[in-house]
Amino acid sequence: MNDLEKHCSEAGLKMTGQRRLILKVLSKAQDHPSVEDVYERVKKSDSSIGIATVYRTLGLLEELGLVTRHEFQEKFARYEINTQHHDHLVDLETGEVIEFCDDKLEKIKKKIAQEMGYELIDHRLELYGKKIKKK
Amino acid sequence: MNDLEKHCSEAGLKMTGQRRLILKVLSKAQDHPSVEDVYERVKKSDSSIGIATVYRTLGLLEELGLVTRHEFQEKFARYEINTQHHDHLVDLETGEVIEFCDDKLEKIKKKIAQEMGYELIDHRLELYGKKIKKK
DNA sequence: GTAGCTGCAAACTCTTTGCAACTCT
DNA sequence: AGAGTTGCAAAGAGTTTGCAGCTAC
Repeated sequence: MNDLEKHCSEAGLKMTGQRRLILKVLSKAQDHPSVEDVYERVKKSDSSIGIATVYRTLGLLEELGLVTRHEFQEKFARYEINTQHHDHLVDLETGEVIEFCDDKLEKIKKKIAQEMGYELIDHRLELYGKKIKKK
Repeated sequence: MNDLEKHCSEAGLKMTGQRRLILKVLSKAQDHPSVEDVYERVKKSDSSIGIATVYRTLGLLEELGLVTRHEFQEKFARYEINTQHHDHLVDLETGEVIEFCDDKLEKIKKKIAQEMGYELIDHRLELYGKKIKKK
């Protein structure tokens, strides 16, 4: 039983085959898959899984803080396994999502919140850009 | 005819009563109203307006760059009239949205995008926090 | 054994669209 | 007059839920 599975188990979730598969798909994912993406990938190993199970499981994983739900200006959700905090740059031409992290940025965010009298609980920064073509 | 109306008119939109009312509601709004909010407010002056008209008009206004559509981790859209760029802090306890702007932050965003080889077209930063209680 | 989990289908929410009637310009 | 706009109702997308059967513990 791997770390993710252990975490779920300890939180009181039963480790069913479907959940194991969903966790596996998520931890293997190099992108930020949508619910539909996760569903399609899991179906390769278990063609009888229902999409409702995927929705329910992703919801539970988010509650446990194991994954983060994004909505990059789309009308559907994307998920990613939580690692360390990072922000996202979205390539407007390809839809590709690139992760980055900048310390200075993190500090400024925290400071701004504090100056406004708030404790920063969460935050998200998304940059949208086009690749600069080199000649 | 006010500035907003003029802008629409020049873009080829017919200035109907419904559109005038929607623009009025938006420019008066101190918050970031949802489509439903706009609909309800407009209905006070024109009870026969359809919500499809509100959706269509907000869509057009966004295309014209007059308003910005947000989705603050909710499953519906909110709109605001475009003024100068600013970011948002969302009060997790009340749902209140506070606008702010920080020059240093803007510069860092641009720089980060460039360093990754991107021209920054758009970006959005949302801070989520809780009010710090003073004793 | 039983509380929790599953797939299915139906329901729900937010948004978009086809259409005939209407209205700005 | 004519293209654009409207309200309505129906359709669409994404997501959630009720339920009867199934499964991990």
